[in-house]
Amino acid sequence: MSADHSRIAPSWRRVEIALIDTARRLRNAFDHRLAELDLNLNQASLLAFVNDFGGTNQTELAELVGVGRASCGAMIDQLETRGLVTRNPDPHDRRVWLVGITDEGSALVQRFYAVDECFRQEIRHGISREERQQLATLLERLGTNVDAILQTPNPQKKSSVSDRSE
Amino acid sequence: MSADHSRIAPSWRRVEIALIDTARRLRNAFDHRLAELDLNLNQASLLAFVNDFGGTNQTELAELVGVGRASCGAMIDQLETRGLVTRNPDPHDRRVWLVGITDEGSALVQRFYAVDECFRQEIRHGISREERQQLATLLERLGTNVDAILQTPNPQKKSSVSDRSE
DNA sequence: ATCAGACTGTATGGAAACGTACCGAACCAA
DNA sequence: TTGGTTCGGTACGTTTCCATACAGTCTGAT
Repeated sequence: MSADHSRIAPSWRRVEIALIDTARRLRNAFDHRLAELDLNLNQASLLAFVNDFGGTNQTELAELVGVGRASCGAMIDQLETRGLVTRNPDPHDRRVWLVGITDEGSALVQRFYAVDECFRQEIRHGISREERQQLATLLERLGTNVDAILQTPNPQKKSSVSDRSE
Repeated sequence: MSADHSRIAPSWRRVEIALIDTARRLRNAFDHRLAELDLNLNQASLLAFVNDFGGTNQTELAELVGVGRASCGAMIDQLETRGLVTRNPDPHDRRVWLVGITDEGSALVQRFYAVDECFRQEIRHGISREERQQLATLLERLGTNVDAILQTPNPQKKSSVSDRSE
């Protein structure tokens, strides 16, 4: 798979597409390795955040991991069922759950760190520290531009939402 | 959104995660713009491939776009329903459909190119040609490493076949 | 000619994530 | 207090994709 896409690709296939494609494969590889822990990348990220920051509410967690609130809630359901995190009521706000980590969850995070360390070493083979730094910088700039686009209302969508009875 | 993830992020949040995150937002932004054409990025890619290469079979198309054969078939179903592509029997092999583009599809691809051109200009704001070249190079190397990992049978999954013949 | 194996496209079930709508709680103003 | 607005979490339906299994077809060896 992914034989020589970039080679035979037509003119419109540029860096942006390569970025998306590489990221997809990167995520797949990550999940592949994480399967050993019965976690996917989002779950592992969530777990690590909770481990590092302790009592965090779900909305904040969702933003950190980069998923919607609903998805985040479902993820926490699963992790809670497995006994990796706990939902504790916030004494100051009865709406929110403060998500905390259990001993078992914390132990799993340690294993995750080990897998992550190993994974990154393999991924970074042949890529210097300076290059990674450049990559990070470029990604940040790209992200800024992307956010600018996403905040654009939308050029001109055809189907206008007719009646929003609100 | 995406306020300062990279700033408050714990130690394990590195370039690889930023790459995945940026790619997700990039894809969202792309889809956002493409909504004007009632297409998503995968559909547009597929359409452009068919437009540029003509009669292509579905398996090949799936690999080019980067999705599975089943998903690709479903995508083609939709595009065919909308009259953008056609399925023509291969005279040499009765199993395969040669997917071709219609006039309407071709016209839509032209509009896609216009949107894509505009999009790329915005995305590349503040990023030089050399930097894009660097980015492409780094992504290619990353991709190589990723492929190496994906071809690893799997470190040691619970259901270990315990067959490591390297 | 025939049979096993490989390949193409499709059907199907399930997973993951989204967006919307909703409920209860908090907050803020009068 | 009351009323309106905002916010946190959940429920629901939809979309997209994958993995698997399957039927039809091709290919090559016997």
